[in-house]
Amino acid sequence: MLQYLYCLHFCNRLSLCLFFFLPQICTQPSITPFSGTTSASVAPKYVYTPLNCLKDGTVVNLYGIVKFFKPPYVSKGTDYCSVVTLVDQSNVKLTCTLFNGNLDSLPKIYKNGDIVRFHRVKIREYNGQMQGITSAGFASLTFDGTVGAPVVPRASSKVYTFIDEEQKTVEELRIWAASNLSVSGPEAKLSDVKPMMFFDLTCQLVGKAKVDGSSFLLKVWDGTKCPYPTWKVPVEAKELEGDRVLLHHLRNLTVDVLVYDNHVQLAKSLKIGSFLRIYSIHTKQASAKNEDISSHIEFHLHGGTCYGRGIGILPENNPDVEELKTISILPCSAFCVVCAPVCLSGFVCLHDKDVKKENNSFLISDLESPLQRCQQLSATVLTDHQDMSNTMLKTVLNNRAPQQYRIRAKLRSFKPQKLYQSVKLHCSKCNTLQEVPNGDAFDVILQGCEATAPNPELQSMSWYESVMWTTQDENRRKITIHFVKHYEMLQRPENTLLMIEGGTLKEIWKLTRRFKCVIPVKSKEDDLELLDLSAPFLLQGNIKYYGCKKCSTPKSIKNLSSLAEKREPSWEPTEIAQVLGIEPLQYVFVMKFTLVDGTGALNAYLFDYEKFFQIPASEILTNSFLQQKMEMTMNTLSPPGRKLGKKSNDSINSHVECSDV
DNA sequence: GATTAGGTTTGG
Repeated sequence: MLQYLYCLHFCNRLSLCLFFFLPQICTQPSITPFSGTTSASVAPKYVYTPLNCLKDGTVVNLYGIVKFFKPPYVSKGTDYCSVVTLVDQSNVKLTCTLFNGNLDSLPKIYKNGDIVRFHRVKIREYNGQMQGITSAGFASLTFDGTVGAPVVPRASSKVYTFIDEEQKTVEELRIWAASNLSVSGPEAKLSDVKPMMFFDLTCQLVGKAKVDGSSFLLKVWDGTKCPYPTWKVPVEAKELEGDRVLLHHLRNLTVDVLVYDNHVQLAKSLKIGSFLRIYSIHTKQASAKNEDISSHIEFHLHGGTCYGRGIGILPENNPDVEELKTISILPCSAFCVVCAPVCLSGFVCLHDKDVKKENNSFLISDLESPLQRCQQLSATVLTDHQDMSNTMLKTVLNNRAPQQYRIRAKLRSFKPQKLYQSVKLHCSKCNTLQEVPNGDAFDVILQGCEATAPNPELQSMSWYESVMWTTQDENRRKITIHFVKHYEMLQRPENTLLMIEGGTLKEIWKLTRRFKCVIPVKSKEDDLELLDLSAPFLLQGNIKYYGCKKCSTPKSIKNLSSLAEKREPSWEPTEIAQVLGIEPLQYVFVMKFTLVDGTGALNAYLFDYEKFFQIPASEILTNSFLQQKMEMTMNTLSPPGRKLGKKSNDSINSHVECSDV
């Protein structure tokens, strides 16, 4: 529980009242932090030793900036090993050699410049220099070293203490590092590689294959294209793991990285689709033995761990991963590559779709199940329909439907002009479309709930643990949070589903930043229940999930416990909807395009969940970056001089709902 | 219960 409340605290201090509430909870003796003593009121005050004051044979606690590190690798003994060199304001360096049999217990360092807090490091003298080494109970926290970034620890243990004062320590180290250290790493994108270099690559794993006993192949991609021809490592087809369709689509974008020796074991264990940082990859120009064969670039991760050579697994919420995901779904190339600037060949080429004739109009629908995002990479997809020749609109109009065409036309106009109006909610059961409720409507429903007092008898049941408090402002609101447990234990916040009673819109959004799922509920006599279905039944990340009022038959909230009992609850919105008896509504783009090519005018209706703009419709209302992308796409498609009226008023940016909360 | 590695690249 303590951990949860700290997390709430990290989540930008949910509210002052919750902040004040924190010490009260900490005094409950049953909740004992592993690293602390019996209660937070007498929490141990950890003392941190500056790096210039270390003495041989002592065990100390340290703070430092990562100057160098080797991501955890399999040692020749029984453990994983990670070597980390720290520096602090004293400008003294300390190299620590850390061992643990459990990968997760080593610091989660992703780049130089990260800030770490080590507890219980043993100091020894080695070769005339101080050296740090793991001692019993070693624990670490790692923080992003970027000035101004949220101070959110990546912990190596489930329970830890982190007090307000320490946030300041982290911020001070960040500021000191910013002006005193240059930690620019050798990062590069595939689009920037040169024939002879060592660099760190942040990428996604698309395929992998055994090559021989001492080497292993990773097929990776980082959303950009290497400007040189790259080598393809020959492997037996049966050894290649990964989605065949995806591997084929991305065949000109993925690069083959051959990893050797000590890296093979880790490489084998990597999951397809995971995000990686491969440290100190070596690019090598293949010697052109035969002049007929143009030389290509090879990517090697040599054996050994010099210069931090190795492979790190990045979590989905890593900022560089977030960036990678965004870059990878840039839509523009789909429209520009083949027939820029205003040709719509991408329009038809991008999807295999049914074209139905209705009153001289064509419905362009995309009702396939959503594909993995990386599968939507645009540039390669266009090649798939090159066997189809273009058809004039006159011919399309005169022919019977349904038929598939590839057309080349200008976009004369489109509706709606206010792009945010193109986002609707669709029920696939009753096939109705409805407007996305705005945030105010949700707020009104939440305010309506304030009158319903939380029922004390519904607190802390077998499958959830509850905390309740009263706000300190004049409203004296009662807020209750029910944390759903997993095997009678609380999970990490990022995996936790919680239910909230009495929170405001703002408080709920803040919780969604830190916790996996938030379900607004209210107390009934003998059970908690969902709010009116005009409100979202679930919030996850930036997305509000709504249910169809007509097709849903809400079931008891207790059914959530069946999902919590799964080995690893995934908390998929569709599963949650199912157990709660909700028919989920899907976000969809609905637009009308009028296309002309000199032989006729054709209305084409777009009905698309995410493929056309390569943007999920569910994310567009809360992500200003994606909104800009969508606008750029429409600007590309729409002829110059006929753009969307006055930009700031008409554009989708005017409909930012909660991205800044 | 000790050991692992102890920063500094390039081969396949």
